[in-house]
Amino acid sequence: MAMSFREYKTVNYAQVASQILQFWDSNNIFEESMRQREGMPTFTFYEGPPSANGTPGIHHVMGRTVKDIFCRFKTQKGFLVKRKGGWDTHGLPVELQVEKELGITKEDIGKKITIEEYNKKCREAVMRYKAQWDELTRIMGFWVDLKDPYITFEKNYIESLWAILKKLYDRDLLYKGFTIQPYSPAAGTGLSSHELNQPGCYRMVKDTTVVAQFKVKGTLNDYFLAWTTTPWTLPSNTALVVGKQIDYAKVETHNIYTGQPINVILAKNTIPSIFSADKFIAKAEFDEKLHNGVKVPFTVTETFKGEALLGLEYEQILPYKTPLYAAEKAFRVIAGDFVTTEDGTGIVHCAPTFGADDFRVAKQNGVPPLTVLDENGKEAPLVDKTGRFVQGMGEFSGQFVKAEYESPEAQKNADYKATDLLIALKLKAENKAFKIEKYEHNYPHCWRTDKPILYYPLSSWFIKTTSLRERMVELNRTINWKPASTGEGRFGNWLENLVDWNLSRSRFWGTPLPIWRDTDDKERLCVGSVEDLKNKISEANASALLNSEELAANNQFLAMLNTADADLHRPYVDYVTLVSANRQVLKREPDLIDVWFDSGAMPYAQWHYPFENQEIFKQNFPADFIAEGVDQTRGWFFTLHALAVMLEDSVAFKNVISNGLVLDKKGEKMSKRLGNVINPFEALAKYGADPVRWYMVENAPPWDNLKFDLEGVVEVQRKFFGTLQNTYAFFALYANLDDFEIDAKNTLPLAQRDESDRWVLSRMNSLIKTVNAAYENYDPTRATRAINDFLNNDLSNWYVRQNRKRFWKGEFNDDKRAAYQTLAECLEVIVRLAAPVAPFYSEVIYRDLHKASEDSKISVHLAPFPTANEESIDLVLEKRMDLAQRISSLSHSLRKRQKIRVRQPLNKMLIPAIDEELREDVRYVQHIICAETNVKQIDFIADDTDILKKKIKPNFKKLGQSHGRILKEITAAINAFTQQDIRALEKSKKAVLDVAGQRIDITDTDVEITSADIEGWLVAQEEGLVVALDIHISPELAAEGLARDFVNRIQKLRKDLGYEVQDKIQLVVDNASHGVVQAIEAHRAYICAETQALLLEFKAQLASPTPLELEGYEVAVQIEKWV
RNA sequence: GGGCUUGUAGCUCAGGUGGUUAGAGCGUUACACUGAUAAUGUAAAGGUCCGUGGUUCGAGUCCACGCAGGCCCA
Repeated sequence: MAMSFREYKTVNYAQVASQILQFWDSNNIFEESMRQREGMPTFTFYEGPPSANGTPGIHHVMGRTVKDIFCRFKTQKGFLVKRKGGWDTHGLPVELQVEKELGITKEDIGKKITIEEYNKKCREAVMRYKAQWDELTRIMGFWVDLKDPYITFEKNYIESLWAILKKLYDRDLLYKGFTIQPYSPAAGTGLSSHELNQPGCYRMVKDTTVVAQFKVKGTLNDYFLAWTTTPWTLPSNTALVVGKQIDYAKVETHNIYTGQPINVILAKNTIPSIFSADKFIAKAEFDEKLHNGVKVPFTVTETFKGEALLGLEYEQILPYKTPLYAAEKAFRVIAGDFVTTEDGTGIVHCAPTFGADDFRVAKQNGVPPLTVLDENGKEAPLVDKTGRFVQGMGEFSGQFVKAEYESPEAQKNADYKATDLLIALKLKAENKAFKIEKYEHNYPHCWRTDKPILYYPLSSWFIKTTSLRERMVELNRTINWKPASTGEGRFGNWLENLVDWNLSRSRFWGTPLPIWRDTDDKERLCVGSVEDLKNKISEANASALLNSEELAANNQFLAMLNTADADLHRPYVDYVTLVSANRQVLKREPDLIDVWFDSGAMPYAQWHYPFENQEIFKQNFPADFIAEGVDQTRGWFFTLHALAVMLEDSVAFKNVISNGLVLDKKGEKMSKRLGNVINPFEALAKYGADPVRWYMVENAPPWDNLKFDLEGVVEVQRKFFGTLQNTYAFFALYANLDDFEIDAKNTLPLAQRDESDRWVLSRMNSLIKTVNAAYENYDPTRATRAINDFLNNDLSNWYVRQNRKRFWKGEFNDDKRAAYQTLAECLEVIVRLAAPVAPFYSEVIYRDLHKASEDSKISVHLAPFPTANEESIDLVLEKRMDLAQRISSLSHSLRKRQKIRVRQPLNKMLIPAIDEELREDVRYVQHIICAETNVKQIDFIADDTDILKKKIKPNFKKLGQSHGRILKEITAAINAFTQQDIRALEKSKKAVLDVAGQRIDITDTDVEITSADIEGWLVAQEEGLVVALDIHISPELAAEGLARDFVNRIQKLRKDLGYEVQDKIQLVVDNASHGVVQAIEAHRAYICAETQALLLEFKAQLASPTPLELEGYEVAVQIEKWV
């Protein structure tokens, strides 16, 4: 006997997944899927490396599902898809985590703990959760090579980075500059713009703001007004900036705090907001009695363009320090293009050491910054790197400039006042504060310490990305972005406004910048490989310029390089001393490089290119596909693109999905604070990977934010997977009874299958086209929705329901075989289409359909993606079946209205046949309609019968084009048509309307005529389709209905008694009810056939009666198994 | 403040190029079906298509200005 199709009642999706995982593992299916495609064209996917120093979240399941889908799809399509995993290992998060655990700060490194120890800790911490990540990756079914991943801290990886840096250096794309950068004193580090892009960095904060008065030199009481949200920068002020073309005014008023008379200068437009109505009133409206002591009068005495102010000098506002150089150029009015009158006063306070714009405009105008010499004799700003004012700043010496940098205890002290406030109060007392206010604004915060950042002068290395901006923009246009708007808008705009890439980080755990320089920073040298470094060390050692310590250190480093533990990180690389061509001793630049460079260079470094794997690199560059969160737009997406354009003059990826956020079901961000975080392991364990994956993809396109609701996963489980399971189980049940075998050689040709077979196969082939196109277009949501629609609507709810009897009734003949084959074919296609999204359960069904033994390597993931057979697509048939469905639905709704149960047969249905085509279409599917609606026959009524009432509607599209202006009137005229008018129009194909005295000729194509009603009949109609039902129930029909009810009850009894499908029975019915007896007698044969009763008899007394209730009749039966 | 994006039924979402009755699933209610039964079907209720203007004979759809949410950037 042939092996059976596996049958099972319930499915535990999580359990199924773990069984399949085991199957994959023990049979190396993943490896096999690549091995079988060796030599085929490659489809390249780049894995954006996650950082394993934290635990993965549910959004990682989302991102990785998207990645997995297209890799699996392309594998099915016959491509060789290598997927090298990777780990991002450097960067601030790791450092901060380690510092937190050790209870140290950046300042302690090198003091309480050596860099060596510190980096060792980082190296340990960074892979701490790798096991969890691997496990999540495994159980969610993401196929990626975790055995041989790239790891950014490895020597070979770093060496590739050095090679790239050297290449850029040699092309003059790497330069050292000095800029104002976001700097986090709490973290002791500069922050890249990528880091400031971290979600949540910009936050609304309330700061003390001051409109400060800068006294114009040589005047009695004239002041410039400038607004600042950072009063702590006022001691560093060296200039005021105005817009040349902006209108300014001089206003006569009093200082509201000191009452002193003053003249202030500010932009005209800003007067209403600066002289706010709560404190000020125009002098003309000033009423001594009313306003004295309440409001201060003001009056404009002069107006002029900003240009007139240029060069004017003013008195330094907080003269703690004077500029180190060019002091005579300081404290004057200069022009800047960034000045607006949107807020503030139209005069911008300029502190060159603490603002990027300030720095630039001061430099352009020769205005010096306010700097001092630090303890090392180096030029430094008035605030040190810990965020404190330097010494010699009077009462502010050593004060933190932001309250947040203070210890929590100090901040809580009742007497504690923030520096901003203290400065405001000082200015107030000195008649230098025009207005002090709390102001709420968005201010960037350090993404890890949560404390506000400072804009601070730092020297650093830059990549001259701006020099290739045009090319980057150009190449970006060739990338297929999903969604397109991210590529054009967010990414495109970013490229248009590109600034140079700040590469330096003053940290410890990261890729060291391979640049050495002499103490004067005049001679530099960039190392491009380990070999290069070794050679240069040897040269240095031979130069006789190094002292014994340096020599020893060099030799120690060389020795280390030759061991298995060779490490290019700090501090070892810092010990290396080189010598320049001009015989200058060189020390390494202490900077590390931005971690985004690490990940952006992965296309090269993951293969240790250019040192190894040249061929593999060529085959896998650029990527065909990448996918990451939309937050990576200016992170990984950018660094990949920038490096590819600079190094290869190419895009780095051809297709990219930037997926959205995973929010909670209310649309709020998941956060530990809100307690709405979904644990991915729990979700996968409870619901199974497939339902979770399917839900995430089907519910919303990946690039939209997903409102993740576990209820939705349950729905998917029931709706999609449940239906799939039921449909398969139905098939397996009967196929096993008939020993049906799926045999490709023995497939019945289409012509030998019936309409419903051909219909569902037509739909199935259309589905293949739709799904294939959706995947090819990187739109998995469309694909899943289409598969689900087909499975539920076409296959399960229509095909299977319609054809149930073919599966269990009668001989195992060709018709039955056709039904089995058709259903099996549909199931197989569904799982092959669904496999990329639901890799586990598709595998189960696929293997069950193929009766795969446990250790056979039969896998849906090794099977090719289905191809549509155009010849099977029969749109006429699809149209006809659609008609059958609509007619059935209308018929059901009529029964419903009349409360006639479907089991009650009815004699006939009446359908107006507007044309022969409709008549033919209905005739073709009438047996289906009759079976579905339990109606014996369908009659047509002629189109010209009087009892057929018609409806007429203007063809708006057509009439709108020809008579747009009077369409309203025409509509009214057409709506007023009588039945006679409609008939006349149908007959002559034209009509004349009288609209507003105008004669309008219309033809039958200008209107749509549909039947609406049949006089004397109960009708239902929709979209011009009308169905009438003969609801007269004759005694014969009633008896038939009763017989069917009887069968129904017996079947239920059989089931309740636990009889097998094929069991035969004998039936005894009590003869008390004449009506029932008559009905049963009349349909004896039918009843016996349906219930498989070999005996049916009537008796007055039953030994063990079971009472039944039948449409108002009480009847008792006795049922027994026939033995 | 700027860029991008979203707003359609209680919830999640569909709605080529503008055409007069705006759809689906879930949920709710009612009914039915019953050899797929821990399954299934039918129907009903449920909408100022975010608002206001505009273009048009006609706007969920096009335009402008707002409002609200999201992401990113200043």
